[in-house]
Amino acid sequence: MISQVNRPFTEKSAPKSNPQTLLRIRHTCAHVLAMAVQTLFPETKVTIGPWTETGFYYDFDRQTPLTPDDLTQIETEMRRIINANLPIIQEVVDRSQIRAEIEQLHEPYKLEILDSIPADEPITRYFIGCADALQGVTDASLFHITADTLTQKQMGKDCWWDLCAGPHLNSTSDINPEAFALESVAGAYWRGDETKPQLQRIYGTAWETPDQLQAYLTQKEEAKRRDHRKLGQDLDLFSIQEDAGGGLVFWHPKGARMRLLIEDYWRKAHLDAGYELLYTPHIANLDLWKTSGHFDFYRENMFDPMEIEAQHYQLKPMNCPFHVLAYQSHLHSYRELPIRWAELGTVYRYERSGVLHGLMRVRGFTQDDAHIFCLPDQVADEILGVLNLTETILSDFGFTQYEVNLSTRPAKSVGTDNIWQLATDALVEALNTKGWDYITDEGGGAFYGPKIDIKIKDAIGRLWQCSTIQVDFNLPERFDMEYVAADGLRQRPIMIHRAIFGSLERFFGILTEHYAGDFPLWLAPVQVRVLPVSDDQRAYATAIAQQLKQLGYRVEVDSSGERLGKQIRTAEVEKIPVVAVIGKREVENQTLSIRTRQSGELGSLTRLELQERMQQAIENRQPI
RNA sequence: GCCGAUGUGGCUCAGUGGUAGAGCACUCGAUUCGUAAUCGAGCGGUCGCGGGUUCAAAUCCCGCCAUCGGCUCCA
Repeated sequence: MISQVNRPFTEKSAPKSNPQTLLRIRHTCAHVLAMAVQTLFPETKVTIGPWTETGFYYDFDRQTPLTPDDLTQIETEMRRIINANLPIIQEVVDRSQIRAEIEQLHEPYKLEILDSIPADEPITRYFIGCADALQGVTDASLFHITADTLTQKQMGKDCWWDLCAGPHLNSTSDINPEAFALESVAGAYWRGDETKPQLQRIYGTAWETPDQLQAYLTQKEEAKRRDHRKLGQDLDLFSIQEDAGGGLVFWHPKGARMRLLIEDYWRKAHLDAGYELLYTPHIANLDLWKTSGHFDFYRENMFDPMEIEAQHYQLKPMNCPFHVLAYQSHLHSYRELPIRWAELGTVYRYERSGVLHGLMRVRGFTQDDAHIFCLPDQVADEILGVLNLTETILSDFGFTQYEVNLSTRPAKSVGTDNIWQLATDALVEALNTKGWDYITDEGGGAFYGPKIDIKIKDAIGRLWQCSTIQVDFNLPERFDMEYVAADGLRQRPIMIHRAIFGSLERFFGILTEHYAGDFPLWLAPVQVRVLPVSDDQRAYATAIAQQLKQLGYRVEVDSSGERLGKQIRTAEVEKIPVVAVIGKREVENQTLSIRTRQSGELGSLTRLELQERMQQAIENRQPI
């Protein structure tokens, strides 16, 4: 039961500055944002405004939606508040007193937050401004945001406060007005709960210095430049067609060629690692999904069943029940175990329209799924085998840094204490043998067993979850799976689900972003483009291309008849790794003038010399 | 699904009530050229889809679809 996980986990931005300072800057920015919004739009209710990995956000409740134009206005007001150098003062307050004050302000969300603070925790609020007025005044209620105080503010008497645990900066002017920016406005549910009111969230980013802000914005630009949706279109790799429906992927010839290379590599790696390959149907009788439990537990992600000859059929959201059925086609001896069955299995899952995202989150995708059926004392070895295979495969695709998570038994789960212990120990043992550090997510496992998840780090430091290894105590039980043990008694095998790429679509998207479309030679859909300088060299160019093709290289001849400069530009724009220029000189000398995308001009090479260099790059899975 | 934005030729975008535009791509012609864009001409869009308002809709209104930024979900 391998599920697809979306979204890169952006690495904790590790600024060179003091994280404490940064945290205060961001938190105070959130307050300044809220203050600015309530100054400009007094009817707005405040909710929460935490810091994030790159900045901060604040959720507001108001009738009319905020527009991008409002953001500009809000940002201007924030700069004014910052430049006003308003002091930020913490006050420890009495619960009942602050309660009364919040009620007076008609801030229902703040009241809810107050009531959720444990009784033994101190309650603090932070004032922004109000300094003059605070002096010598004991009754802070003077400074509530009421119609009166708003008038005061318009007269320059800046004063605002928020219930908050802090910490904050000492003054608004400690925020560098050139080191923050508002980024976007979006909907967000109160307390992340769909049934609760939808609020409007303003996202911002904030740093210590303008340079850091610039670095962040540059990184954001870089991510945009690498966006697989954009590259997928520009390089003509794939498309998602409105006429066909969202989340359904069309692999174009170049993308399909790459997928073929990936699949061929994958099949060989699996056969070499002792797996057998399976093909199973895309639909099956609904009863199968009732037996597996998916119809009860996974229904909201499944397409509706279809009726054929009074039978209900279900488009498969997972491959596992099929592999179980294949296992059950005959009785197995303990001597056969472990059985390792892999399949590039295409599954269809209903995803809500709003969550679809390029190749990363789709409705139809192909998992590089496999199931291992084994004896209890084989689990650790099998997991280790999976870890080794995972490392081999991922590193061949250029991913060598991982974050590993071990998820243990959740409160609601099936299986005995004994078997959970055994499986969890086996996972830990495998990780230790492998020598991989890991983060334990206590209680984060699936209800049917513990798991290991592996996130890969891409070229710009983002983490993506791809691989997952899950022990399953549930399906063997539900399907009453058995093997015959040495003593002749029937026993239940342990089942392991695992995927290395996760989904081919998603992995392809990650790969595209990792390489920014500049794929290593072994994966490039077109490896070489031959460019004739003039029509006189066309025949020779075609002959060279033909020879290289016969040797298995992916080669094209530029037939545009354009000047060399234009042909080179076109090849560069298409990110073709190698261009072979053929002019009069090359025909005379029987050579090729080679220019590569990664290393520039290599000068004159014979065809054999080019082949050697390419072969080396392909074998090492490196750029040429 | 929810909130907001967007949808104009293959691509990037202009056009905000009055005869659909540009650049690139593509086709054709000229040029036969040496490492990131030769020149010229041409083809190509019932302006996402469906309804409505109006003498007149790419433009205003309603519904739907898709995409984008989020939320939520990711047995």
